[in-house]
Amino acid sequence: MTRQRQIILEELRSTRSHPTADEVYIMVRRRLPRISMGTVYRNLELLEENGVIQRLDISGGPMRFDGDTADHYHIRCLGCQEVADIPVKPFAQLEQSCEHATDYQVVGHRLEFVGLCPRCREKRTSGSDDETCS
Amino acid sequence: MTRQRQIILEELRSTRSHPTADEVYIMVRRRLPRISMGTVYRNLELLEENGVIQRLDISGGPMRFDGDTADHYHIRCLGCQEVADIPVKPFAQLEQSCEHATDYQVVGHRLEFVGLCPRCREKRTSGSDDETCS
DNA sequence: TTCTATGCAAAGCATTTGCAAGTCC
DNA sequence: GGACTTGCAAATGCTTTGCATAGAA
Repeated sequence: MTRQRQIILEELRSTRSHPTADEVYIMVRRRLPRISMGTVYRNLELLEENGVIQRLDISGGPMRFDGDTADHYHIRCLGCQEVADIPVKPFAQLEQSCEHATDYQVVGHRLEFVGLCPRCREKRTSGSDDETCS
Repeated sequence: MTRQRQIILEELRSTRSHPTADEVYIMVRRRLPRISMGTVYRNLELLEENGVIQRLDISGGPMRFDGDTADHYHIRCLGCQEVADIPVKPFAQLEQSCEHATDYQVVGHRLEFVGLCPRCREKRTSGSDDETCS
């Protein structure tokens, strides 16, 4: 456990924002100004392989990382692209429904929701239709 | 509707394999040897915008394309990475469960299954454990 | 010491874009 | 003719990798 790895982990655990590798890099650089992107990527990969963090393959953008390794769903805001947790227990029965419908052996599933966060919804209602959430 | 666009669409509709842009390029090049990747990407994007085809953001790989625009789920084989359709009607109630658990306005969801196709399952059972499905 | 990790820079892969020439109505 | 499209090549964005040096066990 090097200093770099330690700080990457601390920063990741200090936020609930599901940052991208680049955002982790920016956060960590405040404390380690000479760290490189390569080190960030290598450590994020290593931490994920060891089950310490989670890598989130959210659609329509770069990989995101989550210090919370519990299995949970996410929702992505169409306006600001922010990713939030959904406090709902994963639906195990989905995999059974799937298994009945195919000849595959189902071993997992990925469920991601898309929607509008309260702030972006407000902007859409009050502002013009094509306005994009910042 | 140019010749290129027509042939891209025909090739996409002729297969159930959910090809990547590169695979579409290879298929189309058999009939139009001078077509470029740029043209393939531009037409796939255009066809998707017009609702003629579907773009699939399957985790852990490049974008895939589907000539079937009906809303349906997919399963990805862990062994050979093949993507297959799941003949199951989308679960609309998932979005309600999600909406009750957050302050987001939910407008959609993406559900993807992961598993082993019959061929890869057979290989894993009979062969060595770390053998990769081809 | 011996193995592993780092910083830097370059490479890799999927995708997008600028542009001059070609095609379609 | 005028708008759109193509092929080509270069650029982009995200991620991985090679390598010599530096740090950890």
